This record gives sequence, C-alpha cells and structure tokens, in this order.
Amino acid sequence: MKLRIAPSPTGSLHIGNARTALFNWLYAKANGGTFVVRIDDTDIERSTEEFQKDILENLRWLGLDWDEGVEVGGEHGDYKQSSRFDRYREVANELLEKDLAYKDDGAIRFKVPSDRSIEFKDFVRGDMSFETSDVEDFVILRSDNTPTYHLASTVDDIDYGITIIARGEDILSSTPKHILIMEALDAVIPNFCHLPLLFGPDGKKLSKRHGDTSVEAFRQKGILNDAMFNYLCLLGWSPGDDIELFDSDFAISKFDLNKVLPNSATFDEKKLLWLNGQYIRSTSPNKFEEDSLQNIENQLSRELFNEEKDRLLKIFPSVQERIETMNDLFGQVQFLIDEPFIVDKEDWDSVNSEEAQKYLDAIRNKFIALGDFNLNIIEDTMRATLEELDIKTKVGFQSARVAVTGTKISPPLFESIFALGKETTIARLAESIKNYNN
RNA sequence: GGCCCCGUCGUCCAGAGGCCUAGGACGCUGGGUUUUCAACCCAGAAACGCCGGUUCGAAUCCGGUCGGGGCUGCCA
Repeated sequence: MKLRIAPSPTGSLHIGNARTALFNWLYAKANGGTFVVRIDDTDIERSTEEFQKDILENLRWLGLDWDEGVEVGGEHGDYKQSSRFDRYREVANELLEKDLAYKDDGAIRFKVPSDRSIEFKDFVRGDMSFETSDVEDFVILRSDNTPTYHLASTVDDIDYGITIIARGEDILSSTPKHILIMEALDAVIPNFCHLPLLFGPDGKKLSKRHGDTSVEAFRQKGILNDAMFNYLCLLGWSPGDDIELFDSDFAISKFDLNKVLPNSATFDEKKLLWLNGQYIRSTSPNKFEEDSLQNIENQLSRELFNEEKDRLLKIFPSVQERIETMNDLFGQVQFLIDEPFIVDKEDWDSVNSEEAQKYLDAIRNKFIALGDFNLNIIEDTMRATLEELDIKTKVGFQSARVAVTGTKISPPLFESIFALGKETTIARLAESIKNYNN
C-alpha cells in the first residue's frame, strides 16, 4: 500500500492540504504502508523554493514523516515534477503517436473517447460513474512545452506505484481524466478516495479571505502541534466512543479512510483554541517551562536574565492553567520582566482611592519588616491587613494587583507578588502610593 | 447553464431499521467556586431541511424536492 501527498509550492501549507496529508499519513501508518511526499511544481510561474520549504517544515511540525519523497529520497529522484519534464513530454509524445492525443495550437490535448462511462469506487463516496461525453478534450502539454497537472500527477502516480490516491474532493471531477490517461498507458488503476473539503465559516471552500488558512499562521499564533494534529483529525473523522482528545498513536490505531465522512467540514477556530488550552494544561511542567522561556525570549528578541527566569519559573504553574495559546503567555508575565514597568492608567484610576492607598501603604510597611517572603506569609499578611483596616477584599487586592502587575488582569495575586520578590514589590507599592494624587 | 458531491444542534462528531422522548464536544446562557482573568464543576437552550414511498417500525433504505458545495483553465 502506498499513499502520497503532492502539494504545489505555490503557497504556505494550507490547512486543508495538511488535513489531506494527515489522513494519507494515518492510513499508511495504520496499515504499514508507504507514505510519499512529492512536490507538484508544474506551475513554474507560481512555485517557489520558500513555499516548498514552508510546506515540508510544517508537515514535519505536525508530526508527519514520509518514507519516500522530496528531501528523504527514494527510487525516483528528487520527487519534484520540475525535474521530470522530459518524462512527461515523452508520455505526451507517446500518446500522440498512439493517436490518443492531438496537437492543438502548439499544445497537446488528450483525445477523450466518446460514449463511454468511467467507473471507479471511491473510498468515501462509493461507486462513481462519469460519462466521457461530459469530459472535454483536455490539455496535457501546454504550448510552452510544460506538462499540466493532469498529466504530470497521473504519470507520477503510475511511476511511483501509488496504490491509493487520497486527495481533496475538488479533484473528484477530474478523476475520469486521470483514469483515461492511466488506461491509455496500460497502467493499473489505483484506488481513489476523495476527502471532503474544509469550509470557512461562510460555508465556502476555506481560503485566504477567511483569514488565516496556513498551518504556519496558527503555529505563529501559539497553537501547539499536538493540538493542531488532534483538531485536524476531528474534521471528517472520529475514533468513536465520543473520544476527542488523543495522540497520534491512538489515531493511527483507530484510523480508517473508509470511515471518513463524505460531507465537508467547517474549520472552527474556537474549538481549536479550546483544544489548544487542553493541551497546554496537560503539558508536563518541565516542557511548559522550556517552551515558555523560549517563547518569551522570542518575543523579547533577547535572552532572559537569570533573575528573570527565577521569577518566571515561580509564576508558570499559575499561567499554565489560564492561557489558550502560547502567545497569551507574554502578556501574563510581562510584569516580571526587566523592561520598563508600565501601569495601565485607566486600570489604576479605577482602583485608586484613599482606602486603597492606606492599604497599599500598610502592606508595604509589613512587607519591609518581613523576614521570610513566601506565599503563605504574603497571603496572611495581606488578609490580616484587610481586617485590621476594615477594607473590602476587592478594594485592597485589586489595587495591589494593579500596583504590582500593572493591570487589573493578572495571574493570582499572591503568586504574582511572590514571583516578583520582596524588593521589587515594595518598590512598586511605593511608586503607586506616591502616585495617589496624579 | 452542464456534470458531480453533500445534507443530524450555530459548529465538529456519535448514530449503519426498533437501544433515539437523538448522545458527546466546542460555542452560547444560567449557577457554583473565587482576590482579577482564566481554569474547573453543575445545569440549560439548541438538530435528524422538506415531501412522498418501503416497513409492524426510519435520523437510518428508496424516490423526489429544496438547500449548500465542487468542477466546468494551456491553476492545482
């Protein structure tokens, strides 16, 4: 069994293509088959090295590997169609000689026989039947002597011994053309499987106008690869038993192309985000720390100081359970970083009051007198002060939060103060007290 | 227009004639917890497009209809 994904390097890896690649990969893995990645770059004008690199990198990021194909090699060269133009021309000429194709203004068209029906069985759609009278004679070699997708893709599928062609439904109606070429070349007809398309929220084929449609974009948004893998699996397929959170081994153990739904699925970013949150929460603390430090350094474009790392490590457990993507991280921990500390003016104004000032002054003095500065002592001190001064929790804590973290939204207060450390906390409290009359 | 595909809550998925007064998840609403925001817990609203037929019995089978989508390129 041999399957393949054949992306065109005319854009960044599209989520729809990623899903198609994923299903091919899963089926190959599930059956001990071979998974091939080839590059369909017959459109020389729009194909670029950068896009090819992006596509391969993102396939790997998703956890997909391939047994044969571009960059990993195999029996068929570099698996790029641009390297095989001679082969396609040879086939086009062969068809010409056999009188199965003809010249048309410099291009070569395949001669579609009349009054025939082309039948094949589709893994997800069952028995398919097309009349050749509905198929036009189609170009296989352009007048600039380059092959079209129909020719190149079909020749490759034959030459590489692909046994199951699983691709997007948008190519379903081109399948008769491919079968016709295969028949003309006396090739064994492989199995076909046309996967449902991915839609945008408006029910149209997912495309750029729906916003981000590339795997790379979501990766940059802080989506975890495992979450993306998991979410993509859920589009058009499910492992059964209402199980929704699973890893690749589980998916492989359950996957079957024949069980893929025939109807198109709408890409729901909200659910992806939720799933991502689940994955962030289930990440081991060590890995979360590692990934987070890296993420923050990327945001800052510099390495973190050791003192910063010490502070961050203290707050990570609290942050891990409240972010949805890795990109939410920075905003949560910014107050712990040695950058200019900015208090949100609006937030401060909304919590500042004479009472708040009294409270901040009181806890500041108590903090100064403290020997140990740990979580429990911080909490005890702050709560006791609330009682002593008869100040409402919300008034005291929210003013302290803004004074220390700069905003009304932050990780838990005591943890934040603990992570910040005694000296800085005292300094920030002093700063806010001084600002009362502003 | 022609050809083709598809049709269960807003969305994703379960359901392969009786187990369905249709189940799970996201989202949404309400409540709980609470120092903010989250997370978490509980509850709730929410769907078999429609019409026929087959059958003792249909979300499940068949036909039609309506709706959505894809293709209709010397793009892939």
